[in-house]
Amino acid sequence: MTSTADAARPPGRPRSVRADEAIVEATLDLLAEGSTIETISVEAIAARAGVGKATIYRRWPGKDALLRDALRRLKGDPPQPSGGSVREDLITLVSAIGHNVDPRAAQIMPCLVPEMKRSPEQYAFYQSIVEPRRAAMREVLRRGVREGELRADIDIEVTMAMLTGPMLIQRVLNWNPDLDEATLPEKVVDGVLAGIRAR
Amino acid sequence: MTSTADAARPPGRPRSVRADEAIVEATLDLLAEGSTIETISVEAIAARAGVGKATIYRRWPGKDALLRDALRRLKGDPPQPSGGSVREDLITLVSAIGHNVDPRAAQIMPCLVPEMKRSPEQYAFYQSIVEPRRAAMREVLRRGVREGELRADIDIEVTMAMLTGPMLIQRVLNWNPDLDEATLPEKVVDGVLAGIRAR
DNA sequence: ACGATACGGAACGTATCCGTATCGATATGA
DNA sequence: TCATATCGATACGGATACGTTCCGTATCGT
Repeated sequence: MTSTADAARPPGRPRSVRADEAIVEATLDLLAEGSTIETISVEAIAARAGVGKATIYRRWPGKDALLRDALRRLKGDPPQPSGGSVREDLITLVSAIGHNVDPRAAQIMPCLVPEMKRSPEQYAFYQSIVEPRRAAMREVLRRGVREGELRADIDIEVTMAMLTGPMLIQRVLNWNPDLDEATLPEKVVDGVLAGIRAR
Repeated sequence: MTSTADAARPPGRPRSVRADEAIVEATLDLLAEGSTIETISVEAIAARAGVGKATIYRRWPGKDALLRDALRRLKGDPPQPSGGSVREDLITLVSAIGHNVDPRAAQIMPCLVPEMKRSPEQYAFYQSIVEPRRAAMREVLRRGVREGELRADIDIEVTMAMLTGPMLIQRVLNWNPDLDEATLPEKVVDGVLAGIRAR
């Protein structure tokens, strides 16, 4: 028993960690540059990574498995609200929408939209990214209600959609070319807080 | 002069109107069933339409032109607000978001999202569909301000995003599985009208 | 040093698609 | 009747991608 646990290291040359990294990075780069999940090719990935195709097929059984693993890398931690006023926390959370840690995510996420519609796994993947962020926002809203800063009769889930939707369609769909993304979070939060009805 | 205008009918067998229709319908069907713009094939379209490939190439110079024409069919007229109260009109408009005349549009539109990000033509196509609907909502909001039902200091464009965003992310992205799409329009409109701040 | 395994690179066979060409059959006008 | 152009079907060449399999080389444990 020379090794800790049963990590019997197999003989021969160990697999290059550098190749592992390069393959995944190349995949994400290509996706961010405009390839879609269906048009991206293993050959392009290999070429971009400076790696032989065989090296890829030694690690993954096929393109789908590789893409699944690569996309999993994009999942960052949900942002932590500072815990100041409810308004400040909401602005923090809303600003983070579609503004991921990995800048490539902003380009890649829209590519997953069509996929989601038909693949339950892709939808589950999407939800696994979105849910933690929803949870953070939900907590801030509940705190606001608890401390009396927000009304008690609001629908939390609908309110989250009201805060998230505008940012998401603007950042993902470029919905309205005339909107300024930089100031949108603050305007949306204040808009939702105040309402638009005359009084 | 036997013909009205200069419609000199060419000799030979006239083109089948039935084939015209079948080709476009087959294209939209395939897109709605999961094909993306890039993976759909002329051969699949021809097979589905019960048509020879040559029949397609006799009408369109290539796949792109066919897709453009087919997608243009999905563009319905923007909904006409009834002209009642601002609240009622907004609910009408918000309910119509992502709720197109052709039910296939709901499946097809998300497919265009990735395309939009890189193709200026696709983005222009998307805007040509969205802008009339935005214009209708803008008009309702301006009317509300004019008639004193809405505050005069609201940002019209941001308000439109607040009304549109929640419906769009729910209908297109299935953003939150717990939200009820049927009642969402009314809740969003009332939420935006009233605001959530305690007072 | 030696065996074992990985490496990058290249080629291969299969499959699919595009756009074009060709076929016999069919429908229209002269 | 006859020329003409379309019909659906099929085949083709060129291109691309997949997944596999071979090189010759590099790097590990023993």
